[in-house]
Amino acid sequence: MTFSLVEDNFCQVDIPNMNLKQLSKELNLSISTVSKALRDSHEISVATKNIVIAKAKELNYQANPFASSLRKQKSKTVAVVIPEIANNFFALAINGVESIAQEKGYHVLIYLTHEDMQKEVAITKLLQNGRVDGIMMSLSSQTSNIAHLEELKTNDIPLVFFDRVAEQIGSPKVTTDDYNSGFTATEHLIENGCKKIAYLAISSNLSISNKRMYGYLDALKKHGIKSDEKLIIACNSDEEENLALVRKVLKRKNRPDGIFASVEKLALNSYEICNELNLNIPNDVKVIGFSNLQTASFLNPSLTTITQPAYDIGREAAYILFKLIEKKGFNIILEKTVLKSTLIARNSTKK
Amino acid sequence: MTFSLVEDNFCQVDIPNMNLKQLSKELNLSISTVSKALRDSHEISVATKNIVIAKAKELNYQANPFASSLRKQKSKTVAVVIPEIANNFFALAINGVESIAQEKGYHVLIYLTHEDMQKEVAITKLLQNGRVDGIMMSLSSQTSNIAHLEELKTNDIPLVFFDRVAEQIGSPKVTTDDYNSGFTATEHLIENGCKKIAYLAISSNLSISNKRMYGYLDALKKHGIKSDEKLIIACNSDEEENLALVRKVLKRKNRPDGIFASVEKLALNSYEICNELNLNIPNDVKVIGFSNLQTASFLNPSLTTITQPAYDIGREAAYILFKLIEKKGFNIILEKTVLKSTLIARNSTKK
DNA sequence: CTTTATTACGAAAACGTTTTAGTAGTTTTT
DNA sequence: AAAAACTACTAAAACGTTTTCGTAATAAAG
Repeated sequence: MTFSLVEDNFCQVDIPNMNLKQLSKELNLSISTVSKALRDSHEISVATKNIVIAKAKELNYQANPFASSLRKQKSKTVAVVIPEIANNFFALAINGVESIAQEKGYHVLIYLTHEDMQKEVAITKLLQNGRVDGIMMSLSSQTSNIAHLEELKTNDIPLVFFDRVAEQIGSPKVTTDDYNSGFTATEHLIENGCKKIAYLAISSNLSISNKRMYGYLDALKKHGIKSDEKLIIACNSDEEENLALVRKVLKRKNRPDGIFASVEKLALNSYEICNELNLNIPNDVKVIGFSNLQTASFLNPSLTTITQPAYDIGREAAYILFKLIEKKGFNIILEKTVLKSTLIARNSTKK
Repeated sequence: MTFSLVEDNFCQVDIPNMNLKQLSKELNLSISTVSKALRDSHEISVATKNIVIAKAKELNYQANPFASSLRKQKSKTVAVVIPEIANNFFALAINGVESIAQEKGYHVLIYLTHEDMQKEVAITKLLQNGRVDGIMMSLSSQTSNIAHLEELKTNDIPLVFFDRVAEQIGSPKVTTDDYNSGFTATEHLIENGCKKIAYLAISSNLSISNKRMYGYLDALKKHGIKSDEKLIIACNSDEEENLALVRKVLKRKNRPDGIFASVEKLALNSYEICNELNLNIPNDVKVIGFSNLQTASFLNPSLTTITQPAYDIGREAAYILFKLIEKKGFNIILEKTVLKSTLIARNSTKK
């Protein structure tokens, strides 16, 4: 033939990716031998292994992840499903997850629900097809129905909840001591002179919001303060609505002298409205909030926070998930892991 | 047979995942017909398509992503490689990326370099094997050598830089108008009375840091202020060291009356040291900084910022990356996209 | 009424691994 | 010295798709 009926390497643009077939050809060994050598199988002699490994490095061979995943039925990938990411708590949690994942050689997919249950459902459906070996999840505040989560369980997909957990689902959960934190936060306000404390709740669907509220209520009771339904403000994920709610409560003639914000955003909303209404924090109203703001101490006034160990929560959730993935099938871990938050008193609650 | 010599569905624990083979058996159709029907091929009659689609939905069939990816040589996945995530800028950028990815049905992998060039190199090596269809990247401040990035180009992996770009690599870049912003920020300080302005640089490796600095230098020149090498502080990624550097410069007898922080963290470091040294912002020293803090206006004093359109940067980078992925091969886009940052004047620079 | 297109489907190859099931040849056991 | 057990390798099946190619049956064209 005159036209050199090319093997394959005719195309200049697409450099043919190195694969086992090519590599084994170079080495005059079978594909299976090369594969086993690279996976350090005992069936292969040390001498051969070394030759194979050297050649693989030389030719920059990397196993095709999809072929591997397809054959092994493992993806070496986990998903983190969270409501939002522009939020210090979740960003830090991801940091924690990533630290463990990197250590274990896993890849991390991120999915955002934007507090929308429909998106959460769609995402969980997406993750049923084996794309990930496991899921870490923090619920959307809109999630009222948990059928989609039960489906994950049914399909035997390792699942760990963190912070915003689904109590009804029998999966490991990593949270903080929300009841205690709610109690402590409220008591802190009381001790600093508050008599009428408003609780800014984030969603009645979320157990963390409820637990924090129960802590709040019990602290009131302990100190002989009657709880007032009008001081429990059901906020949601709409910024404007929340601002309106806070504005409304702070405009009452009988306005609260303390605010306990169940999440960071609501604490900041309170600051904004106090500013707007010319209310002085902490003289007119004291504010405490759950928060992972790095800037809490630079705020005007510095914000008293309940700070969650977000990084550790992420690490712990990842740690448990990997245990679950590796021991899949039996030994189902149903532990609840509870980490402690810390109250950091600053000027926003000063007497 | 009495014992119903089971097909396969004997195992109770592992529900055999629905796949094309099973689905086609249920339908009495061939695998290829079913596959084509689901991909809406013109080779299949509408009637058959409908039957197949209905059955697929009924049996909750989802294509195995690894088999698909292996066959199609596409992963429907992109990677975002960034220095850190507990940072409003990057968190917002991811938000932008995710919005486009979700729209396009892509999955988003996150990798953190923690400002460590070695990790960045390791990650880029990892991504050479086809796991992702493309990469969005913001360089680590330690990245002095770009061989690993050139390797990505050589291997023809679609790559888009954002914010912290590698000027030397011929890939699309999405940035803000850093020179102008540096100029404007500096001029703002000058107009508010500053004569000795310190520039807190983040890394001489990063073009954004340098461009911001050139803007700073030219603004000084325009206003007849001699630049002073001692006022250009080379910070890095070590928090303690940075604090020490800022402390040192603010303790000089001839201390600056203005600080221009090239990144958010350095602005906060300045606040911290001013606090420590009992220096009043803005009376003793004015501070301006690049920042995406939601709390900038609640700080004490509120912080004048150069705010980057982080969300849009993420969206734009993703948009370009997907264009690149879809038109791979020819039509190589080499555009530089420059979005505008905005200066938001607050109290930290008040005259 | 043949010939050619078109329609609607199926068989089989391919994607690149991993793993099971051999198999020569050597070593150990009885 | 024969049987058993290793050792070090290979062939081939499997993972679940997508796609190329082939082919009956029908429709259109000559």
